[in-house]
Amino acid sequence: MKKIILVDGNNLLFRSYYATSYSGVIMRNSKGFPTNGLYGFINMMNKIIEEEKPSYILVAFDKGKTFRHDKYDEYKAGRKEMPDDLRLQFPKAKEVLDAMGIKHFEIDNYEADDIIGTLAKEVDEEDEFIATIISSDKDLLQLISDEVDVKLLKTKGSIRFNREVFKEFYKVEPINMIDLKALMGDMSDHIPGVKGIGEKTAINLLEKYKTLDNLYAHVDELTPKTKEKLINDKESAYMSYDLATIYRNVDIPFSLEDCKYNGLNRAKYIDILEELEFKSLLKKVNNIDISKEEDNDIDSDKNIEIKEVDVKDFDSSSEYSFYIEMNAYNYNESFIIGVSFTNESGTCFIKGEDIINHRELFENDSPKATYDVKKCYILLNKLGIKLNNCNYDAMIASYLLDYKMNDDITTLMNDLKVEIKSFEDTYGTLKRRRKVELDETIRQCNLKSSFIYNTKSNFLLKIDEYGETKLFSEVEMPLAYVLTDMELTGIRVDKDYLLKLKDELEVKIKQWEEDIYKDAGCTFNISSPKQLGEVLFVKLELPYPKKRKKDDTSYSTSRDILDKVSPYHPVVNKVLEYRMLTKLYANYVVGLLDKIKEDGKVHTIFNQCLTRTGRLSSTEPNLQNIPIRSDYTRLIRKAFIPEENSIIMSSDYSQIELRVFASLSKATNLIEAFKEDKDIHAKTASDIFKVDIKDVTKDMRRNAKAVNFGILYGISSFGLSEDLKIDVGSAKKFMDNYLETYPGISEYMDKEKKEAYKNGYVTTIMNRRRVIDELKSSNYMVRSGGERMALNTPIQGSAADILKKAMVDLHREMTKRGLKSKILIQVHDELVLNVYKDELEEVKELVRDKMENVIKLDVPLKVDIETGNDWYEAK
DNA sequence: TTAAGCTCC
DNA sequence: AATCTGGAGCTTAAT
Repeated sequence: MKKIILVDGNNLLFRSYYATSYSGVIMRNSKGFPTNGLYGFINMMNKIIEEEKPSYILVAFDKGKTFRHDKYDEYKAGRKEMPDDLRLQFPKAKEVLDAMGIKHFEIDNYEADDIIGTLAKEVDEEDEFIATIISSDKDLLQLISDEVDVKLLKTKGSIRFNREVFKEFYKVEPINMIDLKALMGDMSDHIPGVKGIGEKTAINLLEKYKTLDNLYAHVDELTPKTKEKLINDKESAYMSYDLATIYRNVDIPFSLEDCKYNGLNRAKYIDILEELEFKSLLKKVNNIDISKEEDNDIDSDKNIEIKEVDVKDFDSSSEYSFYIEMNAYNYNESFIIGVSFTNESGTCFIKGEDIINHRELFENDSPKATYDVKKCYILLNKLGIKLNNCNYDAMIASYLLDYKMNDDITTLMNDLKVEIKSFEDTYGTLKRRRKVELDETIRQCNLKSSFIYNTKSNFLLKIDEYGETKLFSEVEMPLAYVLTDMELTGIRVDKDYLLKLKDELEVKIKQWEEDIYKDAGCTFNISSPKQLGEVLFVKLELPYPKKRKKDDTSYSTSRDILDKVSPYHPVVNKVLEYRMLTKLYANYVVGLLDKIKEDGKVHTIFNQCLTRTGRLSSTEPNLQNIPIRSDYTRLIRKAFIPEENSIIMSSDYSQIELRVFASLSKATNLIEAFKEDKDIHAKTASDIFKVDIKDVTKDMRRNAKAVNFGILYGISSFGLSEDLKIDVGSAKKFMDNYLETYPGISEYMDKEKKEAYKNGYVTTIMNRRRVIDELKSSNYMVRSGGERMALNTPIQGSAADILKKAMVDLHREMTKRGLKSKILIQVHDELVLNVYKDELEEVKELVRDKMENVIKLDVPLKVDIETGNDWYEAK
């Protein structure tokens, strides 16, 4: 049996072009010729050759502007014109294929689909060949048969579809892909389909009725809604059917046999790579030349050699890495699948159930390295094991190096060119776990552990080079333990109080609901922005206060829009009230109740390595967005209560970002203002409006406050005018006035931006680094967004550094003194603690001392400390 | 799964 | 010509 690979060339080049030009920047060679699409294209072709080892291969391209479906030309014309930068790369792609010895073909008036379809048909009809089609276009799945399968390219990896796989996905025969598309449409291909029918519905319908014709023949059996949709769009459905059907009778002037793959012409290939200046690809060609033989069989994990040893032969007296493979991170529902350990003595693996017999490997004094140390602390803690002297976390390290990473180590490994399947690809999703052979688990776990061990010294070197060694060793690493303690401690929640609030809210919501229906004169789903928009702006004819984009049929019903139209109808404010109550109900009452564990507490998860600025984030539940601003919603804070004999203490930095900004910008007037320790917004108002601080009106203070915040975020005069509801001219005057009053700020901002452009990144006071690729964009919007990040990140990030360090200092001292009181929550500039009454004065003083003296700035740091019998009172 | 909307600093 | 404030998480509707 001969196998032929049929590649959708247009699709491949398109994908690689758009995959690498999202930021608006296009890779070019030194002559300015665009090369970004070609780079991915060539890599992809090489990969195909390597993986499929084809003896026959053909790449098909589109040709000509006329399409076979003349009567639907206007639809096809709706497709965007190809950018010049992309079009230019097509001829080169064909040259590359010639050099690689790969046949390619195009013919007037047909698309690549049609050519592939025709050849696939040929394969079906003769006996010698089988075929694999390669594309990311699902449309081609209709060509699947017993002799033809499709390798569907995804953003990450690919799926190989044969008849069985297809049926599993779509419940119908491959040929019915056409019927499917006729119903669900395809936005990317300008196939309209039937409005209101998506993939799910389409599959359901076809599972029963198989074809479009048969479906319409039985349209009366359907639910009225579906029936209506189908009848309304019948014409569109049949047109879509035609559009989705691949033409399979192109005149092709060669045979399958003519597509023989002959291997590349090295000289020609190298010539082109040199012209395009693809250095890494050139290197590969040359390397293959030298080390082809021995390199072949350790392909997938070529960067890492693993020497497997038995656990009893593992030398635990010197430093080592370990990696724990576990199923999940929920407080209750997690378990360990297995652990690998690595150092010079080799790599060993132990199964989850054997861990307790090897607890020594976690508890001894040897320095240890892992990935996501907080997770390890918590999981091991559940087994009664105390992880000791783990002073290196590759997750934190890669976070500080601003690598592409997340909580799954495989993201980082893949990014550093180690091939490994993601956790989900191997073990499935939380809902749908997949059985994995122990051998596979061991292999992957070993690889991960080895990766941590092998990269450690390089990561640390780089961290040092970035000046982040202190941040790493003295802030982030110890902080991971502080966060562990906080998560394990949890915070008590008054369940009865929440249940009472729940009942109360249910009644109130019902009342508002009825009231709103009465006002509106109809019932509808108030929570549906779409329906609400219809009611307000169509039925009640309220004036829509915003310009509407062309062919935009929807109305925004966001807060600011509703505020603007509230004078026109009493129902508007009721809707806002309703929203507030349902939000409180769903998100903070029911949502919180769901998260209370058997111990009567919620145990949030703090993500230490997520935000681009260095802040923490909090999930399950998010305790960093508990309401406070409105009098009613903040009552939710009464549900957060202390332990016995304790009180809740809240300590928050006063104006930390503005203080950091004053210090970073060295704006002397602003620094003075803070040194005088006055109400900073009032002081600012007095400075810009040149009146005595006693004579500052509420309005002046509000304006000054808005400017102060605007400065931190990089707001424009347009944004400020929106915020203050004044015209752009006055807003600009405010800003100018501000910048004049505080000399140094303008210069600081200019300098900061210039540095960011020069370096490609910005840093905080502790040298935390954020790379800002947006600055390289040719798109004005994206670029100015980058500038705002460049201005804001040092401020937000430095403030984050400061509180993180304070947490470490405070926690260390509390532990040292053996205090029972605990830090519970961090909210960016605030710490919430459970403080035992007999420790109140001591803790209060300690908190103030550690927070205010954590670092020396040009302005003093100041905290406000409040206490109470719940979180509401402590504010 | 995504978009809209709302919560926080 | 269009846009216009940095950083997060969660729920609902709708597909």
